[in-house]
Amino acid sequence: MRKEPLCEEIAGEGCGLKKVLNIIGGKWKIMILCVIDNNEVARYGDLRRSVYGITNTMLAQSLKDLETDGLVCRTQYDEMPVRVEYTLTEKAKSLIPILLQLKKWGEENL
Amino acid sequence: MRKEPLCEEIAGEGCGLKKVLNIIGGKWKIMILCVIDNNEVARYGDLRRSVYGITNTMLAQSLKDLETDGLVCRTQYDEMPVRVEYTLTEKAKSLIPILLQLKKWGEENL
DNA sequence: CCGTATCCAAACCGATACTG
DNA sequence: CAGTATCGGTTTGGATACGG
Repeated sequence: MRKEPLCEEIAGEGCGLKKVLNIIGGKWKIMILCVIDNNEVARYGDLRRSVYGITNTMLAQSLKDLETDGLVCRTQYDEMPVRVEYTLTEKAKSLIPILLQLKKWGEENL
Repeated sequence: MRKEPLCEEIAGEGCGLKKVLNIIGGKWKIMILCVIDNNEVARYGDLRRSVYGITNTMLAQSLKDLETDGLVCRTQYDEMPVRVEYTLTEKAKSLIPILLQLKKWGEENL
């Protein structure tokens, strides 16, 4: 009985672990997930104010990435002025418990 | 009863989750941890050969970071020529199960 | 209100050569 | 064998202004 290897391919990008790190890494992604998770739903402006220091460039780009990766859902209401809401997908919600464990580990060990 | 927040401080660097991502992020860190974990102990040259594409610069720097962060232990034997062995610390070993969950999530969802 | 466009700075990463 | 030094490229992030 062998141990389960952390990564099968040392080469890299195919590893599930590497993939996760790629989509939640970077400077702002987890903060954004965090704010949406705490509030259930967040508008662009909410995120802009809540994620301290973020610029339009990075917020827009990060949200687009997260949407592409299936972690957040964007809903646009064509009112005047327009309103856009962001929520977590089920996929993202299933990731949260693991992130909480990681967070706990970080608090205890770093 | 409130939900546990993913991050307490939106500002950032104090969050346990952010800290973990900072120390295992980057291009090579998890590969290195992976190789050491799979082999129990690894020499510099083993890592050099196993982590496909890594250069001396990055390997040496990554190992130094990991040692500073308390994830790997460096042992030097002053033979001729010198031999250096890297192992995971207990701290790092306690992180592995969480990383495996993350990896599993990545494989199922990405 | 919710973004995009452009341009610039900094961080990160890599190739090559060299050392104890 | 196990690294360090230097330099240059690439990628990432930020400031500011503007557009639907």
